[in-house]
Amino acid sequence: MSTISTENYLKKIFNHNKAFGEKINAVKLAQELSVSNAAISDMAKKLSKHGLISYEKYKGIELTDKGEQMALNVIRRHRLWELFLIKVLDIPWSEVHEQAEVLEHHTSDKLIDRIDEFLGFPDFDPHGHPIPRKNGSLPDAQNYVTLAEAAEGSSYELMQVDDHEKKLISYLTKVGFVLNTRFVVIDKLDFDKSYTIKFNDTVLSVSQKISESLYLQEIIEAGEKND
Amino acid sequence: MSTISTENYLKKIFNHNKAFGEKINAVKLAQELSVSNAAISDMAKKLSKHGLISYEKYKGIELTDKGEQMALNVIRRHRLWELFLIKVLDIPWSEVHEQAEVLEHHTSDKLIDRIDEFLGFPDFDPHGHPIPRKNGSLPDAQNYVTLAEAAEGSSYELMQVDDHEKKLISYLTKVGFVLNTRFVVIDKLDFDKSYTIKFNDTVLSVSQKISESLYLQEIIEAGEKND
DNA sequence: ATATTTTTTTAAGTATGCTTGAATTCATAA
DNA sequence: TTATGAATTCAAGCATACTTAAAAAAATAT
Ligand SMILES: [Mn+2]
Ligand SMILES: [Mn+2]
Ligand SMILES: [Mn+2]
Ligand SMILES: [Mn+2]
Repeated sequence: MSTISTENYLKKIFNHNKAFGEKINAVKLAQELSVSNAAISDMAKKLSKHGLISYEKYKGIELTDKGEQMALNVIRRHRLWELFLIKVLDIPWSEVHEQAEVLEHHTSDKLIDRIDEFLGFPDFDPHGHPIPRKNGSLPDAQNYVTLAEAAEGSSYELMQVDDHEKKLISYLTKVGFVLNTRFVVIDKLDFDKSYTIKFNDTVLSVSQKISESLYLQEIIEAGEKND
Repeated sequence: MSTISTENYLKKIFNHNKAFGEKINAVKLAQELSVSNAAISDMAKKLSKHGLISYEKYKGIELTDKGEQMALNVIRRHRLWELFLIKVLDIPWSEVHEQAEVLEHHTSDKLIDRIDEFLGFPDFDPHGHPIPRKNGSLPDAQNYVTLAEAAEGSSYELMQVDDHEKKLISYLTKVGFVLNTRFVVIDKLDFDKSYTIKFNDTVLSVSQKISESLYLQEIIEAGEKND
């Protein structure tokens, strides 16, 4: 009971729960996976039978412990591949996600552990997401804020970007706004809720839409009070 | 029309033709792929329809140019992965084949070309097999002899080993008889057709069965006549 | 030439994972 | 409380890739 499809279902269920703190609705899951509601109905039955999810209809779908372990394993393979592809093979930042989306389903434990070791047991992937460890634990990710919530005049570091936004990541690469870049919020335009930020010698205008996909950590200068 | 199954069919058809210089018989193909004759019948129809093979019944199956290009591509991916896994990730010699058997079907052109470049556009895989180039051409492999055909007293270099013989390769690794090892044939025992060979400081007895899986190139010492 | 054996194909069935459209079940708003 | 709409499931069908058993076709042996 570990096929490409089931692995993708488990991953989506897990990620939704992680992002929103609640079980995912069957209709939502169908939309997210681009399949029909009937397909969800079918698959939910299979996953339940195998003890991977618990599903109360009209309530939502949740992973069991067993299902969560499987999901974490897929995510581990995904994120380790992403990091390996960009670090070792120099695959562009914007492309690693879609390559990993395939490889995550075709990698033995032995191979992924070698990749993990080769990379020095990293904690974060190229988009700033935590990489589940072999034992299933997750490095803690801070509570980031999005640029849309940032304060004028403050300094931030870019900590995380949505990995599935290929076009956005191409753009960020092009303008040099990569992960771990430190910048200052120069201006927040009320008119269109866009931001003007400055990093290195670049001044960049960031639309509201983009600002919602950039996850930041505020940089507290030495000597400044935090609170 | 490029699924895991079809890729495996094409590969087998190609390899048989390469090894024996003749089209493969449908029954033989069934045995090689561990499927029923009925499955071959089905698949042969599909592959023919897509112009990948030409099949005259009771005569045998042959790749078309298009089919051969596809086969070469799969083999390219397979052999590049093998080399990458052993060189970069230090996966044991005896295990790279089975890992590559999976990855060969899940690797984009972009990724395999990066791997090729990373390895410096190599000509041979870890078992001494030629790696098809991006353009479909094959580096020439010499006409090797097997140890079973070797002459007492002569010197040879181990040039190629059957990649699917996992146990054999484990054994060769254990005793240190790896690819490109140079050795002398000390003795050939008529009794069981076994060989005694010497390389570095090791004297090894090689059974007849093993001797047939080791492909060699004779080493002509400087000053010796060839013929 | 005929019989036997081998090769090949057909037919029906299984499993996964989808689809669409029609039923059904449930939640909720009037 | 009942009507409406949303969520869910059922039924039938499709595609891939297999299986076994039986039938058919061709090759080979006598
Ligand atoms: Mn990703
Ligand atoms: Mn996936
Ligand atoms: Mn191989
Ligand atoms: Mn394969």
